[in-house]
Amino acid sequence: MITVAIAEDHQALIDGIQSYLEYEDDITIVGHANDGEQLLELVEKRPPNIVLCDIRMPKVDGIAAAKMIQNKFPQTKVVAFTMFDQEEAIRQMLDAGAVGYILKNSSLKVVLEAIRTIAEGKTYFDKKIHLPSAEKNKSKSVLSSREKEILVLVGRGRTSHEIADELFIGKSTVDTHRKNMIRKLGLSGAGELLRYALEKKYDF
Amino acid sequence: MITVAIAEDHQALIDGIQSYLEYEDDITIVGHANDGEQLLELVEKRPPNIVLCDIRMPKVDGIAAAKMIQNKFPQTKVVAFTMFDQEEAIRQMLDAGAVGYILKNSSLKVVLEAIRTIAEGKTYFDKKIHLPSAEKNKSKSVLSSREKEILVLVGRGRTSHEIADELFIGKSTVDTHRKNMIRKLGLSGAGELLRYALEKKYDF
DNA sequence: TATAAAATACCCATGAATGGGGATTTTTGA
DNA sequence: TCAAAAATCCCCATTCATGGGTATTTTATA
Repeated sequence: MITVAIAEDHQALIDGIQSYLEYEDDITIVGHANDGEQLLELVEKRPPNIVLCDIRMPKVDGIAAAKMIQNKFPQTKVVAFTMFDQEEAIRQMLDAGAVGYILKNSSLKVVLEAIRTIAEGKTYFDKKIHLPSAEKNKSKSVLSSREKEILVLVGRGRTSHEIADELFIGKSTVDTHRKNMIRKLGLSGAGELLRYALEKKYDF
Repeated sequence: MITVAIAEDHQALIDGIQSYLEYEDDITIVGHANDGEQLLELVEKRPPNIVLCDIRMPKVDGIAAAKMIQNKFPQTKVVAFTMFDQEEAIRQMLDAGAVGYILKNSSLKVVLEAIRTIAEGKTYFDKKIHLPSAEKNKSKSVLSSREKEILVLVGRGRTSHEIADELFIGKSTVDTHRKNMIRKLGLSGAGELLRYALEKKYDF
């Protein structure tokens, strides 16, 4: 018997999956969560064999949740179940410990197949995704972690002065980070960094 | 027999709904579409009693599709089935001719109930939504159509000068529109109009 | 027809971001 | 250990948006 938990903020989709898997003799849905926090509580209380996990969820996102599950419950396998097909999204979920990746625009037949494959100890990747190559798996983002940190604050509309105050650094340091990001990202012109920050959020 | 079509870009959700409704004797899913264009073709070929229709879809969005269906096939009832719970989204779908509105974070039981209620000639609204009041139904957006036009261009990163050239008006006219929008929207500070333009896209 | 809103346009000043350049210190990884 | 990257910080200049104000003409609607 394969026990499965589902983390997905759309209850309609959870109901649909449950309905679809209802008569599968080897699979039981043991719980579902509408946000990342609930998921962690659910897994803590009763670790399932497999977690089907969205990425964009309230409270704790799928990437963070997968990391925590991997750390505390290595026997529980996380499968990403998401609309995001970008390599970076895939990479981040894999880095977080996911052993599978399925797109929501695939049929539920794919979900069923994934569950069974992963229960055998294998990995499962939706044929529609482009798996990041192994070498690239080692590469880092073009932006440094400090830059990313500042980019988030830029996206929130903070001025350089406000960011400087918040991070206990000089305003000119913030401006330099901005300049470096603009150069690395090949942007140019007023507001383009802000636009990038906003459009790339969850765009991986 | 109630015939139902589903327009939803996530195939997994379509499969789930089909599975859920599979054994309902009075309901038949007669087709599904992964984008607004497909939906219109499907309805043209075989007008169902009810269309379950997402808002954010590729090619033709749910609002536009609902309008077209209402015009050509007034017997076919459109039900919004979406994550958007904002009044403006609801208003636009209602204006487009929808007779129902269901949130994806509700259970599929709600979908079933809605289908049956609407098939009887009534309307159905998810208890979780806040229905726009009738008076407000007449009111317009706080921004004028010209302002909205300029806001779209702001969101694309155009400078006031570029917008002026594009619309054959003076740069100072564009700046005045910017100023008026900022005032009307109660914004303040650098980049806030751009942030608004980007964050409000599909935020209704 | 009269009024209000919308569209058009301008002046001026300031703040913030961007874009050119420079530099030193600290951290990381081969 | 050493070299490169990252983090820190600065100077200067320009552009662009915002924010204060003004005004006239056109359009829409009661």
